[in-house]
This record gives sequence, structure tokens and C-alpha cells, in this order.
Amino acid sequence: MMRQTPAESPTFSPLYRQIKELILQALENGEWRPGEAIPSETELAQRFNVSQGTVRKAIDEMAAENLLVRKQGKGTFVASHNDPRAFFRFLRLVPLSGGIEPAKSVPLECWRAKAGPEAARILNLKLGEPIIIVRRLLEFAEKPVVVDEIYLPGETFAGLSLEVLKEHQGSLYSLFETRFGVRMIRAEERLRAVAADRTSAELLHVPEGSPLLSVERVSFTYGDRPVEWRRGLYSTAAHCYYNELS
Amino acid sequence: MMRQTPAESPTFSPLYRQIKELILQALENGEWRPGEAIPSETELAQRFNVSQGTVRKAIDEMAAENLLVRKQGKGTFVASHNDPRAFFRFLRLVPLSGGIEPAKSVPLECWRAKAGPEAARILNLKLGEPIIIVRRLLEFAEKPVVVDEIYLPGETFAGLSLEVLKEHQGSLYSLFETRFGVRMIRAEERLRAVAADRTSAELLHVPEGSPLLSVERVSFTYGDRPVEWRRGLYSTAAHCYYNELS
DNA sequence: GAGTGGTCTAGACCACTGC
DNA sequence: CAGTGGTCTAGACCACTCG
Repeated sequence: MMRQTPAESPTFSPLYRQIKELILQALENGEWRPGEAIPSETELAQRFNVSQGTVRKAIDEMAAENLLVRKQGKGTFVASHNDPRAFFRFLRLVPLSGGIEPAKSVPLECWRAKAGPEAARILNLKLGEPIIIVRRLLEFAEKPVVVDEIYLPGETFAGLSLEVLKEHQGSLYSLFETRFGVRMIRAEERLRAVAADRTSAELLHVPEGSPLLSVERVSFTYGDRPVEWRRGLYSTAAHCYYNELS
Repeated sequence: MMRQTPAESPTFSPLYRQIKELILQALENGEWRPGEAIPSETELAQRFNVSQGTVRKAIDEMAAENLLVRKQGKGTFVASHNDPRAFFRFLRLVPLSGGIEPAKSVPLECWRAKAGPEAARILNLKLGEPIIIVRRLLEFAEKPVVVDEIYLPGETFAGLSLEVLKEHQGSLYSLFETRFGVRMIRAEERLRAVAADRTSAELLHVPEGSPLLSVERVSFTYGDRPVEWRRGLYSTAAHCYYNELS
């Protein structure tokens, strides 16, 4: 195990961060799959030749970032979008009336295209590289609430089709994770208010021109690599976007 | 210093959380004011009769919650809304074009009223208790972008007036903090898309009926006491609401 | 140089899980 | 019961700030 070169080192970083980086690499390399347990703290301490407390601090940070999940008495696990508790992590929509409703994803279309300038820039692709576009509806209690258009890099998601989407139970990200080995780590969202265009209005059962919440999202996987660009139109007649500031 | 009653205790909580609670109480009691330094970790350890590491863990959590701010080599400070770095903590609005613009708050009106059923419920007041209502405009680069209507408990903010609002430089929360001793700790926001009514449209220089982002916020101070209810209408023509999910 | 927070260690013990 | 994460301690040393 490398030690930190004391003092003068220009790239100084504390030991526990180096450990964190090593664990992160192991995660990226797929050494442990989502949902699996990683080795115990004492094991990792031996492996990296540091004390258990140092490993602990590394894991602490990664747990705070939702990369790992600790379970007392059982072990530490790689976070997974298959975990039902993670379902609402990236979906901030709640009913105005309070309570929780089950969401249902209804895929509408899925086709291939070439990356235009905007998609290329956002997804970090070259102009003209293949992309996949998905249109889908999100329903709460049988009523359409969100219409999404999702842009994905074609290479990473080769084999994605409307059939695959329709077969899958659970969230889109759990599909991406189990079928394509792509784990979404974090996302940026930009919200605006827009007027409903004709087709969105029909899909969401609202009058054309009525105000909708436009949510643009870019999602990132390990190494801050962008792997999804999504634009959703939310009908906020019976639901709202909920956010906690602290 | 109390110790934790081992095992059987029904109200078990680790020592560092008890310390955290004690520090929190000291904060609420105003033992140290916002911006001031709290005693050093070793001092607090002596005062509470625990090890420095235990105090450290308590402070770690409070720093993560933005209640305290650590500064290596200097000390640990009570977080303050006067701190310019805290300015954008509760304002998620960013220009579409990127970059950062200075925001300017323009108070329009300030009047007294009695709490209706909704305000009473949200602010945890009795029906008919005095409240203060503020209307104000938020401008970016001299252009109006947000119109806010803000409901405050009259008792807590006695003495608030349009003149006071106009005199103050800086954010509203910094005014609340320095003048009324109320520190906002966290907030909940609910976003929807709505159509601009007549008066809002005029204030924001947009056509009547055009889509606006409605942001309802409830802010809390120590002890999760609600002390502000706010409804803002955001023009998202040149700005958007930015949110990070992780 | 003195004082602060930040890191790292080693060891003891507690709390929870599952066999 | 053994194995896991969770807490607590005590002490050493590093990094940063300021007078």
C-alpha cells in the first residue's frame, strides 16, 4: 500500500481517500456486482495494509454518496437500483394529496438515430455517432403524468429495443444496471415551465398550451461519464416536484 | 456527562449523538451567535467529559447538515446566512446561458393580516393569529425573474416593515438572522407549472397566461419549527431551477 | 511557536445478524 | 456462537493559520 508522501507532495491526498479511490476502481471494474456484499472492513484493511478505521472512513464517504450501503451485522453492499428503497431516489414526483402511489412505466417508442450537435455535446459523443431514443409514459394510478424522451449512447446500450423495455419490470435504471451493466450514480436536473405542445397534451390528457413542468436531466455513471440525457414533461395537475433544501 | 445506559435502554442513542444534542441546544440558546467560533474540540471534550474523537464525530454530523462550518487551523464556526457562500444555498435559480449573475431583491409590499386556515396549518399557528405578508421581486441583471409572496408569523417578526426590508442589503435570510434572530436551517419546496395571472405577468414582463414555475417553500428553524411559507412564481424564459440528484 | 482542525492507529467493547 | 458494522478512547503526528 502506498503511503502519502509527506508534506511537499503536490498531489497530496489523505490515506483514506486513496483507499476510497481503490475501492471505487474495484467497483468500476465490476469486482463486486450491485447488490453484492463487499469484503468486511477488517479484510479490506489487511488487503490495503491500513488500519480498520481508515477503511471505515473511506466507506463512510462512499455510503454518504449512495455508492455503498451499510447494514449492521450483515456487511457493506454495493448500492443497486434494484433495491426498492432506491426507487424514488431519482424521481422527485409526489402526489399533491400526500401519500405514495406506485409508478408504472409505459414504453411507447424506441428508435435509432445519429447524434446531433446537442446530443453529442451532452453525451460526450462524436457528431453522428449512434444514439438510441426512447419515448415513454409514466403513470400514477393508471393516469399519465410524465412523458419522457430519453437519449442514450447507442454503443453502451446496444440491444435495447421496445420489446426489452416492455418485458422489464421495475425502474429504467434497474434495467440499465442489470442488462447493460451501467449504474447511474448521480444526475443534474434543470427545470422550467413550458406550454404543452399538441402531442404531449394528448398523451397527458391535458389541453394544448397548458403549463407543464419541463425537466431536463443528464445522468452520470462512474467517472462522471454522462450516459443519459432525458427530457420529461410533467403534468402538475395532481402531482408536484418535491425537493428538500438543506 | 451522562453515559449511555447500556443495552436495555429503550431510548438508546450513541454518546456522540447526545453530545450533538447538547451542542444543538447551546446553539438554540444562542450561546454562540452565527458567524462566531464555537469552542475548540478539546475544550468541548473536557466540558462534556468525553474524548476529542467523540466531539469530533458530533461536529462532523452538524457540519454535514450545514449547521457548523469547519475551518482548518482557525476553528469551527456557527453557520450564517451572512456568509456570502451560503447565498445560493436556498436559491436554485441559474441562468440558462451558464455563468452566475448577482441577484437583487426588490420589496414591493408588506402588510399585516390574520392567519387563515392554510397559513395557520403550515406555520403551526392558531387561526387568526397575526401574520406578516411580504411581496417582493427578485431581479437578475436588472430584469425581474421571480415574484414572491412570503408569509411569516407576526410574533416572531414583529417590527418587520417595508422600510426595514428596503434598508437591508443581502439576502432575506440574512436579515431574518441578524435582525430577528431566526436562522433558517432547512426548507421543503414543491414545484409546479402554472399559467401567469394578470398581476404576476405584469410584474415579470411576460404575457398573461404564459407558463411560470410555481415554487412553494416552507422553511424551518431549530427544532423543525416552521417559520416561513413562501410562494414564488419564476419566469423560466432565461433561467432555470437547477437541482443535483445523488 | 502555539493553537486549531485533520489524519491515522490500535485496541476495547457494544449492537445486530444469522447459523 | 462467530462475524459483521458501530462506538469510544487515547495518543501520535500532520496541515493550516496567525501573531
